Amino acid sequence: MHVPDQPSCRAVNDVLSRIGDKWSVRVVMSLARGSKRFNELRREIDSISQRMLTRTLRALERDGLVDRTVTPTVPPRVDYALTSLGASLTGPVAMLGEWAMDNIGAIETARSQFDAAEADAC
Amino acid sequence: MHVPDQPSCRAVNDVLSRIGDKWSVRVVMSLARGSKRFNELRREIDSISQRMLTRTLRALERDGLVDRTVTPTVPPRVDYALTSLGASLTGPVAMLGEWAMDNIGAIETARSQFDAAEADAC
DNA sequence: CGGTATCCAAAAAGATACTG
DNA sequence: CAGTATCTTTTTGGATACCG
Repeated sequence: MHVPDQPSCRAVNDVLSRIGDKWSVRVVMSLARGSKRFNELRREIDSISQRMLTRTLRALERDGLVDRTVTPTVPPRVDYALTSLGASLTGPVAMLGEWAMDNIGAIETARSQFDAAEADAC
Repeated sequence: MHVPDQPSCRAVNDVLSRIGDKWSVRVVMSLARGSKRFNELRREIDSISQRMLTRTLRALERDGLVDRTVTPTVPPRVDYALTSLGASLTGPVAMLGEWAMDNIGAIETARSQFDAAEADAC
């Protein structure tokens, strides 16, 4: 694998600005396990507010990653599912997830050491 | 590849909170092409402020992704390089970069269509 | 049920000035 | 050169109330 150049850097940044927020990855990964209704997502993604779930879903929908289907019954039913584009994103994100799982320990150790060294200096 | 579970979701989120900010990926990718001095990075990462570069580098250093070497000459020389942990991150991030490059067009098309549909509704 | 609208607090980021 | 300190602006997220 070669090292990314400038334009791909901008693209990565664009993508990360989208999925790097507080909730998008949680939503995408939840939908990767199957399509869900609004309140199903809300229950599954612990502690997300209704407003943020709405906003996150709209943003993902706008970028063509999530598909929103309204069934105009009473009460209304709204289903969310990944598009094929959204599904294709789960691969790279899962890669990052594996890296995160493998290295979260090392990161936390580094943090402790850094903070300890900083505390010593004071 | 299996679909990530809940704990890995938290780890991904942790990592994304770190590298999903406005500048970290730019810095990591720049350093992936070789170690750099502070102002080299600043010139290469267009439009980053001195303050944000400092903060980003400190955060990356704290998490053990970047190594900071001070040579106490006059004027002082400070070199930044990826640690092996930081270097191992470039793999997954490059994956995401490839996905981003491949799909940024589709995303922008989706955005235009979404925005056009929204404008129609108003 | 699945939202919108409004308001508010906190965090992130930029501009600017100064320093060893 | 490589920062720190301070201030201001912008962005983000949460709480609450209301609606079709």
